[in-house]
Amino acid sequence: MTRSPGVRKTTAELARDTLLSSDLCRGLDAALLTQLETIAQPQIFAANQLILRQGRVTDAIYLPCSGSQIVERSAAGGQRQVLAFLQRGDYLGFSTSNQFLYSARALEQSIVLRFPGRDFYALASTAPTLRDNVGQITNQVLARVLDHLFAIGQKRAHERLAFLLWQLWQRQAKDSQRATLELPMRRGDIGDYLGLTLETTSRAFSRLRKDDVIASEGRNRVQILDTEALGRLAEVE
Amino acid sequence: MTRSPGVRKTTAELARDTLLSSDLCRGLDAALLTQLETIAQPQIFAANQLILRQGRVTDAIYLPCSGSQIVERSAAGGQRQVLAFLQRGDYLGFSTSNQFLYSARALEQSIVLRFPGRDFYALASTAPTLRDNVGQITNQVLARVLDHLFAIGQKRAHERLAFLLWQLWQRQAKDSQRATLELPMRRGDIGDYLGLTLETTSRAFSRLRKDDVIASEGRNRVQILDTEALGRLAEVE
DNA sequence: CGCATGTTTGACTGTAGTCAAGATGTGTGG
DNA sequence: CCACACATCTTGACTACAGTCAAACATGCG
Repeated sequence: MTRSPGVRKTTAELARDTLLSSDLCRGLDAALLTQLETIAQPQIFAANQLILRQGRVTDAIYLPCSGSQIVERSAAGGQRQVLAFLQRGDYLGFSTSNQFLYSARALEQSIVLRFPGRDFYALASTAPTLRDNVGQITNQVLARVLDHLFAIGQKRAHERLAFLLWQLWQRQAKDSQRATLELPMRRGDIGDYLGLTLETTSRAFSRLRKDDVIASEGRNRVQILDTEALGRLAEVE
Repeated sequence: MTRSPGVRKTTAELARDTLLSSDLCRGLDAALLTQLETIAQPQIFAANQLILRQGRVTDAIYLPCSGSQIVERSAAGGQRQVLAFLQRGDYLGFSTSNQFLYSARALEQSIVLRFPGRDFYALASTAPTLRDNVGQITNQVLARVLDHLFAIGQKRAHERLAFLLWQLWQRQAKDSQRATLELPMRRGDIGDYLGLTLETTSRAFSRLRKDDVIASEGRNRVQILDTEALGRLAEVE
């Protein structure tokens, strides 16, 4: 969210930068990049606004450019499994099913690039490199879901939370040397991501605080004090 | 497992039949099918034998043709998450990571078709349809893992078991009108698939028996008595 | 400031895990 | 073919972790 002071990118600029540095565009030639930019539709979603709805026909894929988003699956019984927390550079909507298998919602105001499915796949059918990149991305998603499955199936409450914080840290702050994480989601969202109730999630936060693994700065920010301990709890290889 | 009496297929015949009727070969022309058959290596694994090992470099993909297999991920702490139970027509090994993210083992004696990665991807690079099929399969795998994640994250013990039995029934017996399932895996394997201990898994079986949802015939066979109840517990949409 | 929303904590309950014994299959050799 | 030994599964008793219900505590907003 914070940006260098004085420099304010336009939506179009931000979207363009995100697209060009994304895995989707790795190795693509200039002509193809231009075509991709042509079919891309920058969209702004307000906090809590639905980006795509579970069960609807798959009509597009999305590339988040700013803000943060949540991907979730709901069942008739009212249960909800949060499948992912997304941010700039993640992907959304790739599927060969003709219905979306999940919903996606903006957690904060977000800029998202939308690629109409028809246009995108038409383009991909002429460009093997683009198609390869889609395959790569799908495999990355699969790898992440397998990690997630392992965490939920085998770990205890505070270890599951450590797993999530580790994931977010890898993504958000690792390169920037900072050990402070933004958590735009609520405790209930985290609980539904980890297969826990919001109360148990809160207790897991308290436990990590007590053990000096993290420190809280307000509700939506945590500082990682002991990276090694966090990694041990998360049991990342 | 049971086959028409008197007719005994050779390994090569069985492998060929499985390959030709697989999603992998959907829409491929005759020349390509021949090439695929040329690079395919039929292999026989004894019960409990390792097919591929977690952490090894990805050198091949596999197509199970008979028997049943288990896919699992192990962590340093000794925990194990079973990721899938495979059988004829499933897939194994697709990945863009250069290491296998899991191990696979034969549960019973199994015939498996092996496609060396180098040969397979060389072939795929010249055949868009084959490449499309790989993408489709990866997406199917992803969809299954998302179901699995939901079950482990949100369901109670006996509901998780119902989910697995439902999955196996869909795959094994639905079309053949029979409601009898073979369970070649042990209770501990099922537990590690569902994120439960083997004792809790056993109690979940007992509960489904008590509620007349299933009946057991020996240790490795169950009969589904109440399909509707099973589906309700599994909460499949 | 006061209310609404979200989080933390407490007390209690319930579900699943642990440890241990007994039952049930399964395979082998006498 | 039976008896025995071993694997695996089931059940019981107890424990521990997470869920539920409820109250108190923050935080942010009009």
